[in-house]
Amino acid sequence: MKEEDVSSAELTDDEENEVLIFHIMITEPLTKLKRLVEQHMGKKLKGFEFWLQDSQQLDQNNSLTDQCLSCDTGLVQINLQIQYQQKRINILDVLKPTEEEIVRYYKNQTNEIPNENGSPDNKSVRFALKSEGPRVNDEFEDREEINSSKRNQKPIMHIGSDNRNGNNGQIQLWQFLLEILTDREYTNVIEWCGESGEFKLNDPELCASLWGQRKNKPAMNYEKLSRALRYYYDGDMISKVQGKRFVYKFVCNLKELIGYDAAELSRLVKEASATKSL
DNA sequence: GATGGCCTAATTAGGACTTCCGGTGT
DNA sequence: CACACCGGAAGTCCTAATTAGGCCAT
Repeated sequence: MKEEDVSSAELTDDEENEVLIFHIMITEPLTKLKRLVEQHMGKKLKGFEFWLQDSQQLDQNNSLTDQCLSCDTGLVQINLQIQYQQKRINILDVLKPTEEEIVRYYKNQTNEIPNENGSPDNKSVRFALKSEGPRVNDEFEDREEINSSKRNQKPIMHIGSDNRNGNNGQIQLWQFLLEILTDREYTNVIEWCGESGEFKLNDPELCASLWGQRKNKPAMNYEKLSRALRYYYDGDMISKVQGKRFVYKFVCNLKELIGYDAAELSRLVKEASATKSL
């Protein structure tokens, strides 16, 4: 089929609003993703730029790991929308695909036709998105989906703003902690201790300050943050590690919640830090 | 005028903290 | 004594759900 250049005038509303789903290796440059999109549409997307959740322009010559993710390996599912007016390919979510999809991906490797039969409202969680400094008052805002044991998709990150998790829709403390725990930029603030879910606040006041910035609570301090953590003791999310100062532990099933257990997360952060320091 | 459908604003309920504080343990 | 830690109590902030009121068509 002959490919043609695309402009907004040629497209329907359905095409404008459609969420497209593609699979690529996370380390591949975005030019590959663009090629897949063009193949899918049968049209050239001349002059279109990649954007991350309408907030950050991405360089198509680089990969997602180069620009916004701190996970470094594997196949990912990318949900995106084409914004014809703005000439953008807007990445909505980056998810870990199911085993089934991974198998299908490798089967399809030869012809590079993307599989796009997923649902646009896949549940997901952001926890490994890196950006310039703390994500405070940023475009992503504070809504995250975590409580999703029924979910069969395992997320690498989530950057959407339409999630609801059954509570008040705001980011929760444990989510925030998990987020900075998986960001190698914050190992001076908080880091994993071993692989059993234990983590230590290396700089409790700074950690509290970041939390306060995220929640727009400038008076936040460790005393208050620790009170919030103590509320988790009644549940099955976080507990205190007795006798160790500033050390707490995720006692929940992280694998079920976000697709990775503490050991995997700890390892990923270590690997990412090692890669960075090379 | 009565009724029903639709839309929007106001109110209510509940979760997750936030703030404060008195107390305990090391 | 200083500091981390604990947990009660009251308040705040946010969203979802519910309710009330206005408008319009039949």
